[in-house]
Amino acid sequence: MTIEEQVKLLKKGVEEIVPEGQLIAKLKKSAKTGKPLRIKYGIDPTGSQVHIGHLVPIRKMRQFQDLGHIGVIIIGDFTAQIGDPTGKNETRPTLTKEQIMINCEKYMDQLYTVLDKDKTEVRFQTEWFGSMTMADVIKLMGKFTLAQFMAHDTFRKRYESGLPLGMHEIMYPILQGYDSVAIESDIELGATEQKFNLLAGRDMQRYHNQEEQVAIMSPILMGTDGVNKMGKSLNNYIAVFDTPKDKYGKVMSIPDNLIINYFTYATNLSDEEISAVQMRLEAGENPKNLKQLLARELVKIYHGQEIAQAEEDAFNSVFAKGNIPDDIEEFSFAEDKIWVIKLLTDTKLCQTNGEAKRMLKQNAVSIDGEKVTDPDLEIELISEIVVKVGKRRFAKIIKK
RNA sequence: GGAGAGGUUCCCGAGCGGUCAAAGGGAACAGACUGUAAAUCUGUCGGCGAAGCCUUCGGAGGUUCAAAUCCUCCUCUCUCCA
Repeated sequence: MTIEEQVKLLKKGVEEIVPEGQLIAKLKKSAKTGKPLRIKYGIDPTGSQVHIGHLVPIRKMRQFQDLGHIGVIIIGDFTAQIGDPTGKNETRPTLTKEQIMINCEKYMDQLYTVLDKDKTEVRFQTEWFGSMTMADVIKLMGKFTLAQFMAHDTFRKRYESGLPLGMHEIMYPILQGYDSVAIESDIELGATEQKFNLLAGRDMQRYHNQEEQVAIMSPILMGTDGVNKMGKSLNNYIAVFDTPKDKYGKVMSIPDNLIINYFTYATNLSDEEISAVQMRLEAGENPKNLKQLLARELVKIYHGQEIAQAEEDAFNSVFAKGNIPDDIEEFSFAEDKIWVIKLLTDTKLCQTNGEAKRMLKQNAVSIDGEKVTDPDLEIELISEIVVKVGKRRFAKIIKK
């Protein structure tokens, strides 16, 4: 692949490259010397669930790996104790080291669904921060001024609106910046909201007489609600470890205006294929069709073509035709009769008796296709019945 | 160190002795309409099999027949002054 082709590929789905010229120079240099570039991406092992929003830059890293470069994953075991203030309007609770280690292992398992393990280096911040002295830390802090931090929206807004802003939080960019020095990063990947942190890396490298890294920023993937960025706290994410069924279903529930966005950042479709989708949308085709295509593509990446197709068939069967899914959870009971409310809570279809009653009252419960509304009803358990709550909660009850 | 303002149910935010399981909004859930989309309309939104009861308003005590509301101490946050 020529350098021009490489640049075109690497620019795809990227929001901003700072500075772009330097990326080209680095690629050229690497091609000439045969020395692979070191591509940095830092993770914050505060949770163990990786969602497809995290994977936008990770997928970019994979492209670099396919071009022969090295991906370096930094486990932010120090920064995790701070909690990334970026984009947050509140402080985060700190984590114990034990918790971080557990999270980290699970995390990497998920990243390897995308990354090339042989070209991935995993590094812990402890390696370089663990042995630093206070004098070293003060020296690092001295490289920045408070004004620089206050120029940063995140800090300024927090400060101006009277929210607590911990002193340790301003260490976050400093630490992340120094990571780049420690691993001699050529390129750092991250979401656009990371800009400040990524640029801090360039500053740090310059202070340490190192060639500055190039910052490649990916857009922030919207959550399935279409309003907020994808994140765990809002429960609007599609996780790597979600079942294919959940992935398919979650894609189908995104707002229409997100379709192109997801195609661009979460699938492997080429620009040409995406334009084709765009044209079909503009031509007035039912967006549902394109969304199904999207759902299929996305599931395919993680589970393969066959499963993707199977999920689509199941989806159509259940939601378009109103059939009962064939893989619903089964429960067996020994009793001859059971009170509806108890049935609903025992099967976890409802969390509490109150919720069960509410569902009955709201016409949301059906047994073998018949609506049930009477909260005093006793169900006779003869053979096998299927209970449905709302549109998507099912359980099969078997007489023991 | 001094002065002031605060911590309310998932979130924001009213309440300032009983009529408070606690207004309003958001989120969420359910129903109608659909394409498991959006928008809209309707309803629900602490727990317990009902009447009734139990737990909740930063924490611990106290006053009172009665406390989210009053008092004491503690704790956390914000603002202003050193």
